[in-house]
Amino acid sequence: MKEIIHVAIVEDDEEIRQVLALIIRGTPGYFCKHTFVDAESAVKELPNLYVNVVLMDIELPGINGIEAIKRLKPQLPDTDFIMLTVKHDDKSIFDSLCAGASGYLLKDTPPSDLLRSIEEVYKGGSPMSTNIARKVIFSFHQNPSPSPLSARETEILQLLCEGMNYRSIAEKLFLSSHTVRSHIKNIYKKLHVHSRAEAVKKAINDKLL
Amino acid sequence: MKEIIHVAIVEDDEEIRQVLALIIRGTPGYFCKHTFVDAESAVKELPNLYVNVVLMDIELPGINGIEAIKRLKPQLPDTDFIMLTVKHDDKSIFDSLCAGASGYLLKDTPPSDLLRSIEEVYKGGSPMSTNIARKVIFSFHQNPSPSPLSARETEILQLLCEGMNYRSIAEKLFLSSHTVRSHIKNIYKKLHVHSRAEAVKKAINDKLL
DNA sequence: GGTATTTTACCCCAAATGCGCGATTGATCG
DNA sequence: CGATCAATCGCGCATTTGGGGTAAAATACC
Repeated sequence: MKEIIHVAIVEDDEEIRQVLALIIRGTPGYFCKHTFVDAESAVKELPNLYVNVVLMDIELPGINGIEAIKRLKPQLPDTDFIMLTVKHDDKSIFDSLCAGASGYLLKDTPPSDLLRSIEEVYKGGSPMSTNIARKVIFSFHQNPSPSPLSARETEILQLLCEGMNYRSIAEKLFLSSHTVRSHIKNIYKKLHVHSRAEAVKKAINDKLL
Repeated sequence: MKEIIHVAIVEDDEEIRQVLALIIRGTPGYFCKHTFVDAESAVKELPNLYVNVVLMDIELPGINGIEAIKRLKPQLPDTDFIMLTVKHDDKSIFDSLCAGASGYLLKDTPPSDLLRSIEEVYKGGSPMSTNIARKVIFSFHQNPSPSPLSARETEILQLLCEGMNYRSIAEKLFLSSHTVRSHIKNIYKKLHVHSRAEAVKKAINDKLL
């Protein structure tokens, strides 16, 4: 049996909103009772409604779609949000995903794909426009930025990141604490930092951990 | 005009390899000259061949597919690797992506989808099985783990992560260094850490930055 | 075989850090 | 109105850290 998917739309452009609603309402298996012209009203009302999938624009008057998801998702963990926007800059994409969006489509997505995406997200998938998917995947690729550190130094940096002090590291590696200090001094030099805090930050952000 | 996509296969199972090759060879626009039964031979020979897309199994005799990509990708930045595997655990997925894979398909992917995915990745997309996409997207969702820190403490933690010391922070925020110390002591208590290094690590890993 | 680089080790010292203990002011809350 | 908590400021002290050197082995590299 095929359940009906309840869809809501948050979109300020009158025409787009109407068209989207028409497409969804005109397709068997889909249901679109609620549409919103801004994030405020959506944030206020959605928690009281039963909706499976929300199509969310980003650029909205007042608070934007990303902020709206940030507020709604914690209250509606079982509702899936699909961004439907013209924005395809990295910040919009990753901020949306971090906020809790489960999909990201560009507004040039043809209606058939849109409907398929709604079904897909409802079934536990994560529809994305191809270019978006590539950006997401690429964010994982760690450029092999050749570490300037030697194996031993890397090892010690790891322990440094664990919050260990000279003495603990020395004991763990069966070294003199003097040696550990030497290594750490070299690490600082090579990473151009002057404290544990900076070293830890650089270690985590840049590379190996 | 439609270019021909050169595909290579790395797969130890005789039958699967043959079937994949047949599918690709039997489709106009696709070309499959090279197949490999293990990662070693692929790592050795691929750099000397012209290949657009590589279908890579993970479980292979000797070194695995993830390790193979790690070694090949730096030499072949313009070649796209698609994982084609039965493994769908988080570690396999994320390790693959980090190693440089541009797509991730499960072996139950039907031939038509596989062919489409090859074309998609060649055109700059990132094909993924729906469940895989969801896991990838979910990895971005930051649980709103309510920060136990006050606004001021958060502010100071930020500066701490920049590598600033008490005095610098104090000057920047027009505070007494004693005050800064107090805040930091509270931060440590709340985060259950005992040093800057641990605090920085927790701050970056857990949440706000 | 000679030259880096890595790894090991040590010294001195000023500054920074972590910790314990206390205190005042506001704001928030029940 | 009392209680709690955040934010501010303070002191003392033992320990850790970072920066300045130096140098001998071991290893790698050419």
